[in-house]
Amino acid sequence: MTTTRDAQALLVWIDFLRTHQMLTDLMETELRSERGMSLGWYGVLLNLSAAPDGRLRLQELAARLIHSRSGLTRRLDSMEKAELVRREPVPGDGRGRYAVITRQGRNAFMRAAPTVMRGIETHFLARLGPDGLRSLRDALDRLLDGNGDAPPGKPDGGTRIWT
Amino acid sequence: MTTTRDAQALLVWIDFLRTHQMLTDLMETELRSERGMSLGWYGVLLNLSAAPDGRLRLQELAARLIHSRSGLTRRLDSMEKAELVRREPVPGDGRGRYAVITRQGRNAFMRAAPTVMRGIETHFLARLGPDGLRSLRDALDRLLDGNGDAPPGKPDGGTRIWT
DNA sequence: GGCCAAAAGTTGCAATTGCAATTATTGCAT
DNA sequence: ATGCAATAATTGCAATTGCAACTTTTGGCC
Repeated sequence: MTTTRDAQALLVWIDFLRTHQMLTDLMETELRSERGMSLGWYGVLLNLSAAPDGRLRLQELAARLIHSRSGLTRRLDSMEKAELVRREPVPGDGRGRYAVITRQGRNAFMRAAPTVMRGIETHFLARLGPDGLRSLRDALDRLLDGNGDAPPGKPDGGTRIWT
Repeated sequence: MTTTRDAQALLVWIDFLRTHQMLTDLMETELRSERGMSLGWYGVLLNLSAAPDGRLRLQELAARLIHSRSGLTRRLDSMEKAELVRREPVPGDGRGRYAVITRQGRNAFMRAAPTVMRGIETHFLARLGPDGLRSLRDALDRLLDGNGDAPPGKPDGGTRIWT
């Protein structure tokens, strides 16, 4: 049985999907045209540059991103070819590898960051306004609450931070 | 220069991405495991079943979905093979085609709808609560406002309604 | 009537993605 | 010390996606 509130929730859900699509399209297009970089690459650089020593185990990195491990492997392949990242063995553990951001990677990140931040300002912050930002944070907190991690039964859990 | 509000906005933006990922993963997984249907197919069936006479020009349908035209063509190919949809010529216009939902398509939709609605209830509505739903609607309205359609310069504009 | 730009769909192609299987390594239990 | 399950990362493969090019049809314009 479909109550009025259910119907409302469906509409909001659809708006949620539309909004996400609109915003990510905008940001991706801008970043790609201005800096020739995808949001995916940006996410890797963001996480690595914030990590101590600019390095993260692949597993840790994957946990912060929204990708499966296989996806990360291939993304790092191309980023390594572009010399934004390099892989290094982990001293104590022969299985693991570090992804390390290179100097060029940091430069690329610093050049890209203003574009992304400007996008967030214009498309996100400016439209929301202080009240909207509060509203959104409130709602997202509720949604993430109690499920901050991946749903059970999914391949790899973790705290996802970027596309 | 990065202000405090900018930094906050970045965090909220990241939460927004994470939330979207978490919710769509949940819904997709549930729908697929319980009904063997993707959210993409569901979107097509939802739109067609709501349309007068259960039919929509491909262009109209594409405009309501979040896909490019080519994506829709191939999705309809597979749905047509599953006999959930069929294509028909448009009387007055030899270029156009209708996508028409079949009886089996309506049945599949009716079976799938409860799963989707339950997902929206449990993962979305229940967590948000009345206040959270209000907050979210408020925020999304602000974000969509003034950009209800596709960004300029993108391939196909339109009112997107589903993945 | 004939021409040509625009519109509707489809298809070729390349890139991205995820799942499952594979390889290499580790650490525990015997 | 040996065997074996668990962990880390990669690779094979198939599905999905978007862009650009292409085909067909339309409709205006001369």
